[in-house]
Amino acid sequence: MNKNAQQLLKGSINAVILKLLSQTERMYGYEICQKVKEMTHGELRITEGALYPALHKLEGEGILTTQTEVVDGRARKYYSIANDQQGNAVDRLAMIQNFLNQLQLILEPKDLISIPVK
Amino acid sequence: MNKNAQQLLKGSINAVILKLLSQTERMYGYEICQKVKEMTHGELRITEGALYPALHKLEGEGILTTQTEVVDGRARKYYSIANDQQGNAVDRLAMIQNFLNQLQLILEPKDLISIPVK
DNA sequence: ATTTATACATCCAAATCTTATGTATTATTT
DNA sequence: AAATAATACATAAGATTTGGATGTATAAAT
Repeated sequence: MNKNAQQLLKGSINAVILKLLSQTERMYGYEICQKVKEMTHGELRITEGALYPALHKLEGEGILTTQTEVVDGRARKYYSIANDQQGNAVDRLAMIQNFLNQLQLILEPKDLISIPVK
Repeated sequence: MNKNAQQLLKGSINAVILKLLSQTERMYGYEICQKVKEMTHGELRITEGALYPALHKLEGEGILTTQTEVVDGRARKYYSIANDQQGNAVDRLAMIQNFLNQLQLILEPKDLISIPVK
């Protein structure tokens, strides 16, 4: 993986967290790291030094709630979107996606036809 | 413009600069600001406090060269991609675009069919 | 005459990221 | 059996980046 791609991740970690949690109910930190690696075939990596502070911040803001469990002798901290924050999370995501679309407008000025998967 | 979209710009200013200069030969700072506003219908803004340091840095790295001219009594500093750095700039851009595509893979997992504009 | 637009630039504070480091348990390899 | 890798959390230091404020200066518009 190249370094610059990593650098670029700035600002988008929250988007990734919210997106994944909006479709998976609950996940733990390590799981999020792995999922991102897997989904991007290893081309994108969220470092733990960036992820955990981001998770803690979202928790502190009340967007995420946590449940800690012990699985196979190891502690796991599951994060999920707080019940009363679903709408909030959706709004944040929409905002971020809009931003990325605007950016694409500049970087890749093609006609993009999106066909929803079912 | 909402605040969060601004925040997200982190890391992508260089991409915007390189992209615009790769297709316009030369531009000056203020022009870049206006162009971005225009292309995104006012939804994305590059602030001068972010743009000028970024331009200076790219110049310092030898990626960009400048010519200063006085137009209508006002100084203008034109930036262009250095002749021997065209390839470099293309590589940087490709890297950034790849990153964004990976991010889209997570954020908007749709089938995207791109049809180049002619 | 005053405000807005053009055009440059810098500084500071806040936010974010990378890298490194640390703890601890379980699984795998040697 | 011992060492390494994987799992899973977390924090701290330092670097980079950005937003917002501020500043200079000229031309155009009100």
